Amino acid sequence: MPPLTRAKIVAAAIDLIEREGADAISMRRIAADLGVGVMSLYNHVPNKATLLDAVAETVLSQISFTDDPEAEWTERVRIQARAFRQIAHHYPRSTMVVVSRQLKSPAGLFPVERALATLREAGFGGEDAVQILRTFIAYIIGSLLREVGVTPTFAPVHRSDVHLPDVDATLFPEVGTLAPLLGVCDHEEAFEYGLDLLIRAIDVQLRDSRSSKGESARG
Amino acid sequence: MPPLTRAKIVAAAIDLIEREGADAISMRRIAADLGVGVMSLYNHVPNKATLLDAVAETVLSQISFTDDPEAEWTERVRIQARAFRQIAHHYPRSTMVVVSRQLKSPAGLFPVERALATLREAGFGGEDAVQILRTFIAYIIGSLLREVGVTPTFAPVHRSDVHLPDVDATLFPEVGTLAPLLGVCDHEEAFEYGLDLLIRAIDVQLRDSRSSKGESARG
DNA sequence: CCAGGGGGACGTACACCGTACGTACAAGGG
DNA sequence: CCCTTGTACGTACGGTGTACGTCCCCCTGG
Repeated sequence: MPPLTRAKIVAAAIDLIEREGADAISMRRIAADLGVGVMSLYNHVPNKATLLDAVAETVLSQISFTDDPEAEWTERVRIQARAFRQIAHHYPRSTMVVVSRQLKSPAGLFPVERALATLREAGFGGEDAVQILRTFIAYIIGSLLREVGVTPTFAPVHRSDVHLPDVDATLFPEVGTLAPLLGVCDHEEAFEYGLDLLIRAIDVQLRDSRSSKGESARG
Repeated sequence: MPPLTRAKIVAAAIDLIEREGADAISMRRIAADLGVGVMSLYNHVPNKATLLDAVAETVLSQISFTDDPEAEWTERVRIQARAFRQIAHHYPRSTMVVVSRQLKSPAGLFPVERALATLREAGFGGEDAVQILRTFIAYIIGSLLREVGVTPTFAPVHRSDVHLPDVDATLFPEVGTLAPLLGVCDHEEAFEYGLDLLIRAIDVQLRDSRSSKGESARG
């Protein structure tokens, strides 16, 4: 019999989540999928919670960051942000477990280091860099949840053509008018829209801070 | 014996969630808190899932939107966004269940209608209004999750002074340098930072679109 | 006033969950 | 050789959601 491994268990867990959803996951199911006794899992994993932590870490560590030091800094943060969105594509059902548990392993620190470095190199102060990073993280997480379909988008993510039209047009005139737009959502387009908004915002903020510095230096 | 009510059950559920966390919730606990048999609950609620839906709807419907039609539109969207952040304050533990299930009741449509109306009045086109709304929702949801402490903030939300300092300063120079900033997080400040960023961004976008329209009209 | 019926409260029962505990067996060191 | 160590495993306990059957109270028709 091939030996059981923590990695195999985590892989089976991810596989199960992607096949049947995060709710369907249980130690018994994982063991059954591996053709193994339930309690054998506990020789490699202390409990279910840390197994899910491992799932989150594994998924997160598989996102690929390609950084081009030659590129404009705005483009670099854009690329880094997009990298996170990959999660929702490669592991849609697992995204929720990634998001729903704060992990403490250094796996999550690499992206942070990279993002902060990019922002500092662009010229942002430490405080701004941290706040901007938090803003982007919040936006990305929220977008991930929308894409996975778990978030109250207020515009149902799927097959909404049945639900939207039946709203009272006198109570909700805007919703009624914009129903065709609310009913469909190209996640890529939506993500890029907000991402571009944020990037342009910090771009002008950087220019403003530079020019005000220049003024005070001149004054 | 006072009659059991759906509203009482929902209230007890919210109370339990806030006292002991979303994981601790179970039909048996709720029944016990109400001094009632477990199965009595099912006379008023079809199952646990729809009970949690009702919890989400109740919490969401309690956020108070105060809209001042006299105010600048930028201030109005700011206030509407802040209203959502109230959830994390009034019902911190329940926020996760609100976020984690997309609700279909009209309770969630009122804020959407209000937001879209504000944006349309400001001068945005329908498509932009919808995309902007989605961007703000994503940001707000992400911020909510950070505030509740469930999100991988990459900067642990609580008592991080133990964890942050022990990162390898040569591997993570930026994280090491900015550790004091990453270690603490004033959620209000962080939320306002990103919110201001987004609002300024859509403000300049609106001006740009207006001036380009003016140009094309002139040209 | 009484009979009947309907609805709510309840207890039991089942399938499933996470996991603590005790056992059996294979591999390596004295 | 024995003995230790580590892994696989079965059993068992307390928990979960909920389907089902029973009981009782109250409300209505006669």
